[in-house]
Amino acid sequence: MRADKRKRLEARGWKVGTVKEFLGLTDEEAAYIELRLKLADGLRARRTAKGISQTALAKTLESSQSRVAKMESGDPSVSLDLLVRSLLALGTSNRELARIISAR
Amino acid sequence: MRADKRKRLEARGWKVGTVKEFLGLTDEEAAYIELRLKLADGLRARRTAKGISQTALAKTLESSQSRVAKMESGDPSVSLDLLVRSLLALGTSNRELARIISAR
DNA sequence: TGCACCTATGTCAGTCCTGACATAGACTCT
DNA sequence: AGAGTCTATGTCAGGACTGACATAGGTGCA
Repeated sequence: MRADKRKRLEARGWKVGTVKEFLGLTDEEAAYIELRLKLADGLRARRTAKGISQTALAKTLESSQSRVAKMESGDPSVSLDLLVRSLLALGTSNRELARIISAR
Repeated sequence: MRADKRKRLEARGWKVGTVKEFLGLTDEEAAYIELRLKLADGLRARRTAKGISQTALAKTLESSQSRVAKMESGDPSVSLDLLVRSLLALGTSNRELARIISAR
């Protein structure tokens, strides 16, 4: 298990704002990780709200179920690029995207 | 010159909202490209506002001047990941990031 | 129980992105 | 003119990400 994955797992479950001090992260790193987690959570929320499975979403994304699962779990092996493109593919507007990002 | 680069160049100069019909883009593709351009413009705006050169920014990013130039020009060879991380490195808050994304 | 569906996690070859480097044009001084 | 600074653009080896696949655990239902 890689270090950044451990960080991710540890980061989950901690309130936003306390992650940074607990782990040895710079401000940007912390902000970046928190951003990823927000997008990951937003993706799952949108998918389940639409009532479709990871497999179905993967099909429209021309990706695979396993990658969707990794996306939603905040796995460090998925890029912000893919997260955002997935959200857009689910019909997320810029305004909604902004809301996800600036959420507490 | 590659196709997506041509698209980018053509996209620049066109008002948001008219890009899609002109080129043969799906809704998500158009939204994705527009998002990239917003971030690229936001990055340049923030850097110049701080009065630092591309070279100086590259140093804090542990990247290179050429990559910063590509970032700001919206070159398709740079990822959304790098764009966002650069903005964060410039001290952009989530709220400001959201504003950049949802800007018209 | 057996079956179907959903999700999580690991692995891997191929593709994409990265920093570094080279080079060129524009601008400002002296 | 020449030197220094800033930016744009092309190239490339190496590292990061990708889709695909395998596999396992969970849940619901006949």
